[in-house]
Amino acid sequence: MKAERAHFFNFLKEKGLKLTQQRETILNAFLKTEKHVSVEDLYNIARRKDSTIGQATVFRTLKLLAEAEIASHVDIGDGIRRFEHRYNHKHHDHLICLKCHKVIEAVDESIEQRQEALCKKFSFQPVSHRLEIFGVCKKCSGKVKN
Amino acid sequence: MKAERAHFFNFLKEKGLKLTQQRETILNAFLKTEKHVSVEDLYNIARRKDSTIGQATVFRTLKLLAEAEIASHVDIGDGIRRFEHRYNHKHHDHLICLKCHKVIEAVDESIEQRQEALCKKFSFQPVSHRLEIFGVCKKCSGKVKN
DNA sequence: ATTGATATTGAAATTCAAAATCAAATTATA
DNA sequence: TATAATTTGATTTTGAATTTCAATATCAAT
Ligand SMILES: [Mn+2]
Ligand SMILES: [Mn+2]
Ligand SMILES: [Zn+2]
Ligand SMILES: [Zn+2]
Repeated sequence: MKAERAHFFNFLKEKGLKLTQQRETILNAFLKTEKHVSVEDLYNIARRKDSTIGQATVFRTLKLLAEAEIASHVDIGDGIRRFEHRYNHKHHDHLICLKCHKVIEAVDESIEQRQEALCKKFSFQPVSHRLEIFGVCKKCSGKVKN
Repeated sequence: MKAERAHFFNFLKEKGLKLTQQRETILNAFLKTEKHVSVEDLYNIARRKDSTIGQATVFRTLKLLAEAEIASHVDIGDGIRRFEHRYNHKHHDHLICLKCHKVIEAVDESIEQRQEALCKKFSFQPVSHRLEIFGVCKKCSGKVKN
């Protein structure tokens, strides 16, 4: 969490941008949570530290964090853009429960390797990818009803 | 294309819905294209057959086609919902060119199998999944500039 | 073929997250 | 501190997705 902060402060300086109280508050709030947060989620969290903070600033700061490669987008399939930690976090796929909306993070190296091979087959240069598996989690499938 | 039509007509009857000229026009337009079409795309295509057709009807019919499992959603990553053929079409993943927006359809059986294994590891019952790889296609990577 | 209950239609309005606007406030550097 | 540049938050705007509703079409039963 220290490294991310230093990285962001440096990113701002290099871009000729300013380090503001709001940006620091929002960064801290983001780093403190391990969830996949929407702009609104993070807005509500950050507001607890500084009630005068605006949604627009959270929106813009999250965008900056993505540019700085501290955050990245996640699409859980509900049409709302969410963000997760990226700095020093490995790539992973998501298993998303359709009932309780829990998100399991997982990686399978051989899936990753096979994707590389698949791209090669089409002379396609991969830049990024996303794999989301929708289904029912252990807890929810154990329930009798619903 | 004949089977899909029969299937849709049957779907409508079973649901107590009506077969209208608009629905037939829109279904035909959808079946005729092999592209990943947005509501607006299909609206523009269908309008050539019947200029009085409305966007809302295209939207609603596409929704019905998805329910009838004739169409399914595709997310190319540009925030616009698209649809593709589903009836008698196997599952596949997408390689999406960031430069020319070409979409390559591909499947790797061992990726699919590994996904199953990954789910098992978490006692997760998969219902559906999507894998999108973003990158640069052969044609675009061959170009000197841009 | 006519009826009539019910579903459907298209134009327009609404929703809602994402993005843009802008005057006032804050920051960085000298 | 003075200055120029950036940032802020309230507000507005955008645009795709979805809903509304009065007029129209469908279809099973006459
Ligand atoms: Mn994640
Ligand atoms: Mn496809
Ligand atoms: Zn669950
Ligand atoms: Zn290309």
